Amino acid sequence: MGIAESLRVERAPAPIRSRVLDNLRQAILEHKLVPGQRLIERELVELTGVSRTSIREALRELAAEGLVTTIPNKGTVVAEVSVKEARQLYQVRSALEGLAGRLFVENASPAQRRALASALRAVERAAAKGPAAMLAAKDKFYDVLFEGGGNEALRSMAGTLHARINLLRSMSLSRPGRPAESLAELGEIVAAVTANDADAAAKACSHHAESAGMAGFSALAEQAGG
Amino acid sequence: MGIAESLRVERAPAPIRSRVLDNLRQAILEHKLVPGQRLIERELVELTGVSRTSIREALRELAAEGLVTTIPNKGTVVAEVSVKEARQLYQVRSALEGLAGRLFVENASPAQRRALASALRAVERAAAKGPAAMLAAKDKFYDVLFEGGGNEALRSMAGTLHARINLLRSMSLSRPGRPAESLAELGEIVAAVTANDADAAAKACSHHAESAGMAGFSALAEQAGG
DNA sequence: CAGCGTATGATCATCATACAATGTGATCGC
DNA sequence: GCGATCACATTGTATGATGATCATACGCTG
Repeated sequence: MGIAESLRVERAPAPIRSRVLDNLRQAILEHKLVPGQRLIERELVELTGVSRTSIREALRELAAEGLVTTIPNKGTVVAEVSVKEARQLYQVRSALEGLAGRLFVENASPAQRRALASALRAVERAAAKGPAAMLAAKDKFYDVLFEGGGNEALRSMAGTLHARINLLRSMSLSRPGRPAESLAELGEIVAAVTANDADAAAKACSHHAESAGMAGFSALAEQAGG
Repeated sequence: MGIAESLRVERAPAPIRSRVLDNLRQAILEHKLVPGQRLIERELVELTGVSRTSIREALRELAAEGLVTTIPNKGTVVAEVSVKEARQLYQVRSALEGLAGRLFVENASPAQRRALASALRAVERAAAKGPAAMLAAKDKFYDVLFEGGGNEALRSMAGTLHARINLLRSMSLSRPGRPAESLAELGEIVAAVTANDADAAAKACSHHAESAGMAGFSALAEQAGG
C-alpha cells in the first residue's frame, strides 16, 4: 500500500440509512427475515433505533434491488420468489456467469489465475465439512472469478441476482451426489482457464450455473412430490 | 385484450413518489437532465410541488438503479458513465441480449414471431426517416424480442442496463454506414428466428449488441481525436 | 503575494411530529 | 349467519428543526 492510501482517512462514516440497508439485506440473505414476512416500519424503528425516514429510504433501495416488495397502502414484505421467477433468474445468472468465465480468461492476471485454482482447492477441502462450508468456499471462488474478469457492473448485477435467487430457500438444498457434481464442474472451469480457452470457460461457467439451478429445481420437485 | 383486463380498474393510484420516480427517470433518459447535473432536493421540491420525503425516496430508488450518484453530505447528481464503465455495460448487455435471442426462439408464439418480422420491417422504414425514428423503431423491435422470450427478470435487467448505457450520450451517435450495418444485423436475428435456430439467434443478438457498442466507441474516439 | 485560518452559505442527514388515506378486523344490529 | 359500521393499525405525505459537511470568499500574516 502506498503512502497515499495509508494516509487517506475514511471520509464516509457510512450514512445511517446505508447501515440500515446493509443490516436488512444481510438479514434477508441469512433468512433471518423470511420471504413473505411483513416489515412494519414502526417495528423496524424500534429494532434499529433510527427514525422512520431512514428506515423508509432503506426500504426503497431494497425494493429497487428486488429483495422486498412494497404494496401501496399495505406495506412492505420480504420478496417472495416463485418457482417460475427463480427459473428466469437462473437463466439470466447462467448467461452472466458465462460472460464472467470468458472475461476471466481474457483479463485475469497470472496471480488471479493461481488464486482461482487455489480457491478451487479450498472448495474441495470445504466440501468435506458440509454444505454450509462448501457454500462459503464457493462464494470465495466466485469472488475471485468476478474479480479477475474486471467487470464491476457484471459483478454487481450478478450479486443482486444471487441475492434474489437466494430468496427461494429450498434452492440451496443439495441433492445426494450434487456436491461432487458441482466440484467437477468447477474443475472444468479451472481447466478451461488454465488452457486459456475463453469459449470453454464461458461454457463451463454457464453450464455450472444452469446445472445448479436444475439441481435446486429437482430438489424442489421431490419436496413437493413427497 | 380479454374482458378481465378491459374491466380491471387501476387499483393503485400510483403513490406520489412513484410518479416522481418515473418523471425523473424519463427526464434522465431524454437527457433533459444531463450527467453530472446536480439534483438539489429543494429545487426538486419546488419543481414538483411534493415534499422532500417523496423526493428523497425517489432519489434512493434511482440511485439503486444506477441512474444517479449520491455523495453523502454533498448531494445527488445524474450519474456519469465513463468510457470504461460503458464498455463493461456493453459486455453485459451483449450477454443478456444473446440470452434474449435464444429464449425467443425457444418460447415465442407464432404471432410473436410474425410481430418480430413486422418490427424489423418497421425499422427498415424508419431508417429512412433519420436516426431518432430508427432508434424508436429499434426499441419496439427489442420490446417484441424480450416479450417473446417470456423472461421478465431479463427484460427488466436489460432495461436498466439500457438506461445506464444511454447516459453516455455520444454512444447513440451514428457513424456513416452504421444504420445499414445495424439493419443487416437485425435481419440476421430474424433469419435465425425464422430458421428456429436458437444458437444462431443468440449469436446474432449478442453480435448486434457488441457491434453497436463498437460503433459507439469508434464514434467516441473520432470525436476525441478530431 | 502566497499560504493559512476563519466566516459564511448551501446542502444534505437525520429526527420528531402530525395528519390524511387506506386497509383490516371486530362489533353491532338484524 | 350476514352485512353495515366503526375502531385501529399502518402506510403516505408533509413540515419544521437541528447538526454535519462542504465549497467559497475573505482577510490576516509573514
